[in-house]
Amino acid sequence: MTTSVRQTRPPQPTLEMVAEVAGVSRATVSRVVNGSTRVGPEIVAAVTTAVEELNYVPNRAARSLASRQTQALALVVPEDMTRFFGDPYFAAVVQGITRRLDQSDFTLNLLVASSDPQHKTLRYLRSGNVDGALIISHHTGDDFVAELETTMPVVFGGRPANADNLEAYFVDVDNAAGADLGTQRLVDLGRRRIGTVTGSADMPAGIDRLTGFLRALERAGIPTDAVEHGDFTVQGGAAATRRLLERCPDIDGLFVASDLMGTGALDVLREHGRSVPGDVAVVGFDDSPAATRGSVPLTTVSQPSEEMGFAMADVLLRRLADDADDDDDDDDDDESVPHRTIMPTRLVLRESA
Amino acid sequence: MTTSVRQTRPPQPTLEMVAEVAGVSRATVSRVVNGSTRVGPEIVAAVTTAVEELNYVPNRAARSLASRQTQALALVVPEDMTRFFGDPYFAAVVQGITRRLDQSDFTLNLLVASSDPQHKTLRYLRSGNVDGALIISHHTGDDFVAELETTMPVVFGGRPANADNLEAYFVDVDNAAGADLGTQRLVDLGRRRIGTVTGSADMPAGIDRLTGFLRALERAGIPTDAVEHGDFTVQGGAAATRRLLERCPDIDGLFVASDLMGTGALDVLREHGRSVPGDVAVVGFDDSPAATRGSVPLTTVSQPSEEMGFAMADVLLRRLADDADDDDDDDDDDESVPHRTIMPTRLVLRESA
DNA sequence: CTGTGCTTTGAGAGCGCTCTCACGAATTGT
DNA sequence: ACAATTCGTGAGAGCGCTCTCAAAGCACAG
Repeated sequence: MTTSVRQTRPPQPTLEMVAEVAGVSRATVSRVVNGSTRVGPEIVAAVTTAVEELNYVPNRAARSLASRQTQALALVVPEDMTRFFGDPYFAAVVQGITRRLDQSDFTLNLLVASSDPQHKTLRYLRSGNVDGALIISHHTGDDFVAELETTMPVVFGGRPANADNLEAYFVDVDNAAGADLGTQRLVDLGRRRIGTVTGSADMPAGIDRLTGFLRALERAGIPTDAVEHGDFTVQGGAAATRRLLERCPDIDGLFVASDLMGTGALDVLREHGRSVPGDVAVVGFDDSPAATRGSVPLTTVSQPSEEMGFAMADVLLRRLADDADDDDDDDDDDESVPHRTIMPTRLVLRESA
Repeated sequence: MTTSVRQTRPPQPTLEMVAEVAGVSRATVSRVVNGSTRVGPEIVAAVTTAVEELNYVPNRAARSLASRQTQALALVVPEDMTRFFGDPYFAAVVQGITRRLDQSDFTLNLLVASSDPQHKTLRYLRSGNVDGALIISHHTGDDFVAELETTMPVVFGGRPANADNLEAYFVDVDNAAGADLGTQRLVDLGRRRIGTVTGSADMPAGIDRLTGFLRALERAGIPTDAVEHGDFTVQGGAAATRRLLERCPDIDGLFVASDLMGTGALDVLREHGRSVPGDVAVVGFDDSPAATRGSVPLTTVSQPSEEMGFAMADVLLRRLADDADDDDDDDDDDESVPHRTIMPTRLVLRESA
């Protein structure tokens, strides 16, 4: 019985100790632990027994120092904590990433880089804590990204804002096709006076969705003047809808670039005495929980957030694997990992259109 | 202009390189980088210049190997991803932890240990990735905790399930007192047929809140049979409320062990045509954003989730600091870090009761 | 019996850092 | 004045692991 207040924790077993117990060399234990095939079966057995007996777990720091890799990835989210936790989109993406990572032995480090001075995040990443980074919800102002890219492989979720960056790897949803799809639904419904509330004009997702909307209308030979800009918030969506209704009181179809804005639009429509989908059919985008929270369940363009997360992790892992192979033969071998991965969208029919 | 497909990343500068540029020894650079005061001012300047010139960032793995500590903590959440992201409680706790950590130079590793074989998580922790662990939402079945505690300092958020563990450090809210407070509100309102939807029976928070509820009812001389078990989810709360209504259609007061379940209860109550607080007064627990999201703003027992996170990190950091000091003088110095930290609750009056 | 080629194993050199120790210089006491 | 102490600095030994390289073992051909 120890009366000492603070019991010293037993030191973790080391490779050396395992080697001694198994009666082999350190190198051999390392081979067994790392699953090398070129080791005699009875030696494998002896080592395995020793490992279990000592309850040995390799030390990450040592391994990482020697092998110059960490088996860890970072997910960087330049967003504040509240926003991050509040948005189901992030939950889905993280879920997808971990699903992919569970198949490997990489681990994930979540970096919600909110208010905190981003230099701290950058420092963390640069100190060799991870082999690569995943970046989502990246805003135009986030310049630390450029520096990060010189340090390690990076994969974006969503097309990066600076268009000049053709070297960037990213996974995105086909926003234009999705918007086209959603708009086409309105056309198919026989609507002929169709407007849109766009997303932020300075974000790729906002721009691309407008592009898709215009494409669908032009194809149908419908005038494309009923466009009002929103900003991906409920309030912004409501205001844009109000302006639209004033300018084009006769609209009978409305494509809103996000479900969140869609709920704002729904409120304004009802406030103006328009029935949905009777007077005005409405299509949203995202298929977020917000879609079903409003007065009328929104028909919406669904994007595969979970799959996006999975794909992001997959692309990064493949880049990492490629880098590892290309030790000697660095000639023009065929590019195996695509720079851009575009995910499909699909229409989810509910009541609003 | 390089046509090579894959540009090799420049190697990170090392201490050695900085030493050479500054014209001093490796040891001295280390001293400057780690802020030792016992270095001549002009040497500090020379080193600082060299560090900036080379854009040097210390390598974590090497530092951690040599110093035998990582400057990182883990937050272990034995819960699935959906649950974790869905509950604002976790967001608040994480926020509190990071607020404390921002004052130190520790970093946080989030381990949402859901479905994933917990051995992977345990392995990760045991491979020396972190100096200590924070555990929240810990269920009775989670036995890996015992093993973890032999490896590193652990601090719990919420009283740990196994009561025999008197050595455990934890931060908890006074759940029983809070539940008592909330239930008393219903009594004060003149309600005489009061029921409850409990939390998970395998979690101390669930148990303690039930205890407080029962205590308040017994004190008021009210029967304590209207108890239904929930599981801290919206669906579970709704189901429990439905059962309760069926069994005791005459209840006029309801204490729900979490706001999330409270919103579920509110829905069911409305669906059964009961007005709140008219027919049934409802009191929740947590004071989470969910409290104001339902049809009726919930009167609720507020617990300082963010403060709890802060306190947890604080306790762990202090334990770590203590361990570091106790190299030589290990005599019976007074216990500076308390094993248990109990935070107060308070009642927040809104419309539901 | 020697030579060739293959496979299995061990020895040992780092990976980038911290930390102890020793040494010379500067400071103080007597 | 010289011994004693302090202070700033560098040398060097690891931390626990990986990985290259060479040695040892073995098979088979000549």
